[in-house]
Amino acid sequence: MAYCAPMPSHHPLPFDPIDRAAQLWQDRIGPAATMAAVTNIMRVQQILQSSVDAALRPHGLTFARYEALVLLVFSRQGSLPMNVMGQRLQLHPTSVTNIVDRLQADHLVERNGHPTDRRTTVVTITEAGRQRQKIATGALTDIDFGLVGLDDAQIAQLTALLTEVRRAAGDFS
Amino acid sequence: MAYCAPMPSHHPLPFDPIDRAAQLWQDRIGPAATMAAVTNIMRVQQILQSSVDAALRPHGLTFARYEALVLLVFSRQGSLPMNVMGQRLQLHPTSVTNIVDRLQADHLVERNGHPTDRRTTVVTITEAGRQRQKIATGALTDIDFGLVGLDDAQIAQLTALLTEVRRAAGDFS
DNA sequence: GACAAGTGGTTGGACGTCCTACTATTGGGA
DNA sequence: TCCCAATAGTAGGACGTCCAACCACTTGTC
Repeated sequence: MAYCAPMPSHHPLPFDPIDRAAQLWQDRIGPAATMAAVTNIMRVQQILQSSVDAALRPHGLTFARYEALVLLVFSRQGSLPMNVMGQRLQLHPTSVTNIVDRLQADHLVERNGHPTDRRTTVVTITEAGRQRQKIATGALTDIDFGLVGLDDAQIAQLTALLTEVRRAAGDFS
Repeated sequence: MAYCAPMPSHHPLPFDPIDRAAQLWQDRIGPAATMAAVTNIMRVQQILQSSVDAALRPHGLTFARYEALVLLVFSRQGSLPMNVMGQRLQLHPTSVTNIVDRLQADHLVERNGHPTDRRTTVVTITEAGRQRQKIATGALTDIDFGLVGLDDAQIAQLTALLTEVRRAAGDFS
């Protein structure tokens, strides 16, 4: 299926607003390279989030919920404790609660008690959840996850740079 | 001032969860490079947002509001119509309304009517707004905008890659 | 065994983003 | 001139994220 890139709803500017801001920053404040990189990450994330969510909306999912489904599909039993989900997805416990609430309301996952630790809640994906994940994965691969304009080598380069940032930030060890 | 990297509140994993997911994806679904890159962008954006917002919180700002202040400081008259702010910051009109509401509540900006077009609202930064922006800029440069682990060349490389994505997505022309 | 500290999860509130829908104003064309 | 499409901004709602606070349960220590 041909993928129509997510043109911004409001007419694009004839210049790069981030680059423009970086030039002004350089003139008035100082070195702008870091600021420009951070702003770029913020903006690209927003673009990707928008593209991905648009592709998932017809299937009643968001990227956050989709990630949770994938995590469960990849787990051995199709089930994980909520705190483990939070660690893997790098989410605050309240975000996990929020996401699981909505997945459960759509009957894509179930909540069950942990057999030995009564504090823990175990989330299990349902058959409907597995099917929904499969369909959503197709929708996302069709649009290349919204990531356009880079070849394979550049994508690998991007991943390497960002992984280094996460490592330096203590995301994992 | 020494900057303490934003260690995740929940103990870091001994492995990279994104890389782990990418391996499983490769085994079960197919090529995982794009998925890994997109997930990396999402996660790094989240880390940066957290670091930046933490640095700005003592000054009563968020990154979104800070960006709006910078945009106004860089403008000739210290004032811009709301729709122009939306174009430059790549924000939905409702987001601009939200941000300007809060900046105005803090007396950092003012709303005024446009002299000739009675539909448009012109936002003007106040003297307090200019001072606040200066202080906040110091707080952000102190922590390098939360971007850690890359040297100057890598930062430039990252910016180039992300700019290409934005160009391909039609963010500007 | 009892108590203190730590862990797992939820609730309520704040924030930023987007969408849909709406009002007010402008400007172009019949 | 008048109508209608386009534009500027706002209101209300949904979603995801975080924080602070809280309760239930577990674990370690005395």
